[in-house]
Amino acid sequence: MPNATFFNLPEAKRQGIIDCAIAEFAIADYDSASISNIAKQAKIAKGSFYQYFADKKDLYLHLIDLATQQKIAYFKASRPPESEIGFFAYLRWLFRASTQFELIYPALGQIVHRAFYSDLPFHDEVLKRTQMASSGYIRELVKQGIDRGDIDASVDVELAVFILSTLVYRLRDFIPQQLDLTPAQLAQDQLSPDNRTAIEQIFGQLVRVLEQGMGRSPTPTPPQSSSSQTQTH
Amino acid sequence: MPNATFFNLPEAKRQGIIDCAIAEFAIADYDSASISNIAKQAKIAKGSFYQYFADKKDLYLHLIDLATQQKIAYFKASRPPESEIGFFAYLRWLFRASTQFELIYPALGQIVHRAFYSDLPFHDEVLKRTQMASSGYIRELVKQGIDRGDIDASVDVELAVFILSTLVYRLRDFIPQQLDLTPAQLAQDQLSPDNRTAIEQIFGQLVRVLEQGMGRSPTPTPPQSSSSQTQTH
DNA sequence: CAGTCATATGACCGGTCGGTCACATTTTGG
DNA sequence: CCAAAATGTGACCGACCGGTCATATGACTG
Repeated sequence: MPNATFFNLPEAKRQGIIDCAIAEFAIADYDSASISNIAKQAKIAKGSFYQYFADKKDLYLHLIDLATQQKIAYFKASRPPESEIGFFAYLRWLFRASTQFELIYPALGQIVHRAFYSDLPFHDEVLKRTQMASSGYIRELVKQGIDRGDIDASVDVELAVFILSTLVYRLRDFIPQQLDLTPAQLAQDQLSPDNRTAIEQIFGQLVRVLEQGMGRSPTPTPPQSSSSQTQTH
Repeated sequence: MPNATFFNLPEAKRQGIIDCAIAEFAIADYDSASISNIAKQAKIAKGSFYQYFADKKDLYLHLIDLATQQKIAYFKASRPPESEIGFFAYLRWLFRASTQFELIYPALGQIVHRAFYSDLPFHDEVLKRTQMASSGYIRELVKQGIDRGDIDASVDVELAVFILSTLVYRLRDFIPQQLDLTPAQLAQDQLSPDNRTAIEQIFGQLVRVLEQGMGRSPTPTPPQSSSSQTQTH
């Protein structure tokens, strides 16, 4: 955790440092990110930086905390629908909110992504701080969905969590690619109505595929799909 | 491309250098990976390294090439089923072969992954060398699947490619997690029969979800799913 | 044997890194 | 108003980086 001195800093200065740090860790992984560069960009002396933060790791973990806090806050502010609306409608909201967050705060998304999928010396420590917030959240949703009968009970919870959390996260890459925009453009510009509807169509199709794939099927038991007979190599 | 000198090296020495390089680029991103360390691990002088490779980028692009070649070779050697078998059965083979590759050569997988999802100075150059081999391959499969009527024609090709290539890749993380093994253990040990069947069940469930979700549905048109009505925020 | 040429080597270069510290400056409060 | 405490600063440290190069070593040719 940053020093008390840091939190007593004028709001603008403190936020400036954090912004520069976020930008740096978004474009470089933990080892490559440069404290010297952060200090230069934030227009503070390097010595000052080390009066706020014990070391590089201290700053990094603080950024991870900030990112998860910010994501949770954003989700709460996005007015999640009542869970009575049903699992897949809720899921659609989740896709939308998550994508919006990733587009508004692409750097935070990038940092969290890197925290998950690259090998830090203290990888475990980071996972503890972020795990609950993402896949744990989706896991609860899935369990509810099964209890309510929205999701077919034969679907393994962990598999469903895997599919959903993977897709939720990867929309961040897919949507800019489909809209022929760089993520940066998408983040800055206001979305044109055309793009908005295009994005909604993606959400719609994705939810439809998932609902057909995992939803409680009207026909009671199609026990074995035509192609899932075990085939060893 | 490495120098001719490099290719004239004794097989063992050349492969040793490549192995060390792969290990290094697997645990560190492009900037952090250290040529000095590769030379040290491979027990050659740094000067020798620079007689084989023009620079760091030269080595890196060579590794990318090797990785894609190796993956293609592995797939061909895995005896792909006839495409007449149907899209989803083929998909199951693809899941299996891809997961096996990732578990046998985790470092190569890691390097390619990083090439895709982190920001190199020459990101475009890398994508050109790998694009065809992964999502391009899946895209062709999807198109065939639609033509044959295995996949519902209302499913957007790019969305299907997105879903499939994302899941194919992420199985690499999901399966070790489900089996409570580290990827390293999974890569080294022979799989127990229990684990084998567990993995096959994962493939089976995954294919089933996808087949129900994207497959040509027996009912002609369920035009609007219960939850996909557009809901703006 | 000598001479030539490809290859191997590690000291060395300029630069950047994370982190420190003696000192300058500002803020505090009695 | 001044001393003491808090905060700001950038030169400096040892380590390591990618890359170079003069030189050493060995292998081929005549």
